[in-house]
Amino acid sequence: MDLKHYKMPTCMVCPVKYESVFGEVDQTRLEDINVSKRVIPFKKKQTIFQANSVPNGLHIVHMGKVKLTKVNSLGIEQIIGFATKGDIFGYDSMLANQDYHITATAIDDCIICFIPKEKIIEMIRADGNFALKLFEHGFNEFTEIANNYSNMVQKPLRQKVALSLLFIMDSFGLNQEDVLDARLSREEIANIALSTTASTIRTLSEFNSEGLIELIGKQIKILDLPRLRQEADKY
Amino acid sequence: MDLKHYKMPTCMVCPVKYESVFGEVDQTRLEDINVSKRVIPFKKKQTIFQANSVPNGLHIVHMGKVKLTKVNSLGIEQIIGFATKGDIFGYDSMLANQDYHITATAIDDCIICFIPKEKIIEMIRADGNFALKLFEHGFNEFTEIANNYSNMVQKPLRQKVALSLLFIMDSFGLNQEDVLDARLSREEIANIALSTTASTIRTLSEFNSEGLIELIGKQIKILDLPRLRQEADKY
DNA sequence: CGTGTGATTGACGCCTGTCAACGTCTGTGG
DNA sequence: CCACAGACGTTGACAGGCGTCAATCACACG
Repeated sequence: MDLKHYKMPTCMVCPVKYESVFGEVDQTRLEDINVSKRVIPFKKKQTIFQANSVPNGLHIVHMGKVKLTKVNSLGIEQIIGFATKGDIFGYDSMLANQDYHITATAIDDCIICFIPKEKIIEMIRADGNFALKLFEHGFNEFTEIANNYSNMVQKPLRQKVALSLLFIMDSFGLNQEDVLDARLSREEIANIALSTTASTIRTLSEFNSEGLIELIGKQIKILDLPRLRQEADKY
Repeated sequence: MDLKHYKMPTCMVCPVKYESVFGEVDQTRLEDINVSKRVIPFKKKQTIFQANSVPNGLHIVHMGKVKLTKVNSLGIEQIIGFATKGDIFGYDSMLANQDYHITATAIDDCIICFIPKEKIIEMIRADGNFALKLFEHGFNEFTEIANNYSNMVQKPLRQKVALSLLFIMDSFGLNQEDVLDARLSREEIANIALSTTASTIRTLSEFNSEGLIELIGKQIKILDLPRLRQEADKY
């Protein structure tokens, strides 16, 4: 992906908006957003925003992948979600008038669109449908995150790792060879499973020798999806 | 608390609204709400709504205490929060157009006010300030729950139990004798700590013999708050 | 080719979940 | 008002899952 020569469309014709909460915004307002928005490229591993900093706008992924993490009070990093094309993130803290409680980091090279807070608030006030759409989106995401935590806690590691693999698959999909289309480190997988690197690797090795997955270097190939799902649902 | 002889005020003069998100709603609309709302009493231990049922309105605690629980896929109950006077609950699923993902249960005898979904949506459309207040409230709560999960996970039991005691204290306060003003069972405390009853009791006994708390029957008296906080923050 | 980062595996020990036995309280019915 | 049953609280014994640490291996990069 050559960001240098990528031609950024205006909001009015941007196809990404149809994958987001901005799909039904009318043209006049889109022109408005187009003027006030900023387009920001981020390199792989760059921080987009940091927990405890002050939010002053909403982020949308135009291109690339973003990881959203929390650091608990022990300093352990937990991955609570990913954002890909069309996903908005970070707006919950903004609308709660709080500092960010998560950190957003680019996984790939990314193009992020940024809409300032005042513009969003103006839209919520002016457009009830937009407000309702934002509620729906926000609270859906909330439910997902809460369910994830709820399910990860108090479960044996095998199950947590299996769930993590399914989560990665849902977020990024598989490529042609059934390989998880994400270059995540083992540590990052452990951060999804809310476990440690060593234990997670051990479990992946087990899955490998049991024929559920195949480890090809850092790549993970899904061999037996039904059994993997079964492992995730166990008990 | 004698619910039979309690005289329910109209919304227009109800003092509880100032402790909720409805404090700044104007009189005309209050009269409107007053007509469409329902006032529902619940007895101790009664279910207010059940996970996986369909939300068709917003609940407000007028009087009493409510516990909000999730049951994970292992069937383990987790307490994710409490609602007391003026707290609204269950609206997130309603606005996400999803089924409830939590169950709400009366801890005490309660009086719950119920405002139908259409009325809330009408208000969000009509009143941008109300919408923004609801966003702020909802996402604040979201952050709290996410932080709670995040902090409970991957921590030693002593810390989780200490955090749970502080959480109960924040939710219900202490009475004159520094005793936690909530009649929660040991099992319920374990459900907050995301642990088991037996292990939680063991830890409470430790705290007891170490002089952090005093166990008086089911009552828990806080003896040394600073050390309890320290225990919760440890490492 | 050397250095550093990440992946893997082994060894070890402890925390905590599980199960069971027993004590305590509460509320109900006779 | 008492007796009993059932729910809840408490404690002990035990096992094993998983976190921790460290050594080694694989690989990328200058």
